[in-house]
Amino acid sequence: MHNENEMLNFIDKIVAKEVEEGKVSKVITRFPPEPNGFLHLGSAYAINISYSIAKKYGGTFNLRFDDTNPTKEDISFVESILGDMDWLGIDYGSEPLYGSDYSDQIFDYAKYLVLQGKAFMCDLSAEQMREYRGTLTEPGRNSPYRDRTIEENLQLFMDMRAGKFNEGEKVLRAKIDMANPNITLRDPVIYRIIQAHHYRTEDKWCIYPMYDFAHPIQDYIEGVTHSLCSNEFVNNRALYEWTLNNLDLPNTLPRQIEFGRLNLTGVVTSKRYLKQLVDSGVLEGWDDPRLPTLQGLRRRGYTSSSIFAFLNEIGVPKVEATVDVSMFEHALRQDLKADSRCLMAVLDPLKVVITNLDDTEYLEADNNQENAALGTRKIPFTREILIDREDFSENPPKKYNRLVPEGEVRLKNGYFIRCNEVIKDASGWIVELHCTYDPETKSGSGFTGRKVKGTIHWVSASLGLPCVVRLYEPLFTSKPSEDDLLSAINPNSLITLNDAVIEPAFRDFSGAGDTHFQFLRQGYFVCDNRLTSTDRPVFNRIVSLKSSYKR
RNA sequence: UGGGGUAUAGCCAAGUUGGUAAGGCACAGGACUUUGACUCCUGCAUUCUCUGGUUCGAGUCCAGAUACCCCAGCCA
Repeated sequence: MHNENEMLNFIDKIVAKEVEEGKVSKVITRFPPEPNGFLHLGSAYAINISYSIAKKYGGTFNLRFDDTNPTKEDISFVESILGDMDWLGIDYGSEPLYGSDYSDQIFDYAKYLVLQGKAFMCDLSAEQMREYRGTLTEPGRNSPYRDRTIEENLQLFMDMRAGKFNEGEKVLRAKIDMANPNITLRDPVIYRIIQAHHYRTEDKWCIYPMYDFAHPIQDYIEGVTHSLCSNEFVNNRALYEWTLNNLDLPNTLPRQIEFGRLNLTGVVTSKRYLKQLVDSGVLEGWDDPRLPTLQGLRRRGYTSSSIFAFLNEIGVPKVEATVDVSMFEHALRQDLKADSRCLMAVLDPLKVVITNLDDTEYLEADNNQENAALGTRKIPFTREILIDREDFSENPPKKYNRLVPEGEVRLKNGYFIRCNEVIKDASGWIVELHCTYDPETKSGSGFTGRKVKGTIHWVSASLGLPCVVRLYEPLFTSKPSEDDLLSAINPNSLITLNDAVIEPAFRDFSGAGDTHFQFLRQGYFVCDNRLTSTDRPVFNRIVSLKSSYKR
């Protein structure tokens, strides 16, 4: 592992230099989600970039809801986002901030622009404006309303603010340059009329600032020094700076720096796609464990610490990067292995009768071989036990280290057992195995008499707890496109095993608050807090264990 | 010849004022093993999108070319 000082990402380098040169004294960054959707992995990525910079330089990090469009935003999203921030463990000061709280100031700045002759009221319809805007290769044309007097513009703007016009009838535009090759600068709209109830300002306003105008002002008001956002805003930077530079602001201006988007192989994070998926009903909602929403990841059992470990490992790209999910899975295993208790659970049970055992014996087992602090537990060894069907084979392939007819394996934490008889039903289906155990070979006894090819996990048939285990695979079998999003869905993205059984010690750990476990030889699992009932736990597989076994 | 951004292994990603390609993931071998896990070894770019040039020496400098991404919402 590298240490942070060696792995300065490009943004860190810029900030380090500015701090060193004394250009900024206190670093302030921010995360400005629009409360119109749920946070997802990409959000965590953006949060981490700004948050870690602020933390590293002893600065502060603001959470600011960018709520300048009442038609899309809702209080339920701010609540959900607040919950996610909490889960991530992000310190954003005592209170979240709201862009809408600066409405008066933003309005005043717009008025200032009008007074300076740098903004004008335009009557062009949206469609006309598009025509006047030009194209990527052709310059635009000036609006016929561009030369209104300052007085007229001011009057009209006040009238607009007073609600004298209908939606779409008029807008306030910055007067910049219709021929600028950067379309963002072609007299952009900075205020428009929206007759809608705002969840915070309620009905105080009927006009709302556009992102490009509001954002730099919001940053400035908060004293943000580094406004970090994704690459899609590079073109907007020119307008961000134009706005700041034309407002005659006394204090240090914030600087916008863009970073590349994060993609994960097989994972879709765009809001539109996620909505389409959830609306289709093929998932269980926004917190479906297959979704990269923070709620989904949490339910899936992903820990926030593993998310940050992963995020810090991939760095900050300048261009869009597609990281292999295996890197994320690696971070997950690393994070989970040290403090998860390791239990035994059988997913696809095959009954085994230990013919020479009559009395139940309680065996002792480490909860985590590498972390003695996690203690030990007792495991009941009974006459009838359950093993996983795939741990027995009548026609074993080469290098099969499990149970075979007349073969011997060790029961983890128990004894060697030998398979003497395979019982089948009329159709040839294996119903149960008859085995004998060797008392000499007890776990921890130091028995060295003979070797066994492998060790398998097992659970008492009579004392094990029935449970449901949900296995997950990538949501998509192929890279989904916009129109065949649903057809690309992996039919095996969720496999539910209803006959699984887990050792009884689970109850004690669960009762003590444990949620994440390793199921020996199988992977890491989390107790699903939505589906688990008092009489039957439901587990989600977080991630499987690595395996060098090749079938 | 719209403008802008970016190019280092299968995937991320370091690479100081030019000095002879870090690290991680994945993968492949091997050691260890009462989890086919973990851990530990070993291997994995004669080459940095390409082509020229400058230089004793270029991933780093210069010139040209190519590829990919972003922008034409009164969304953010």
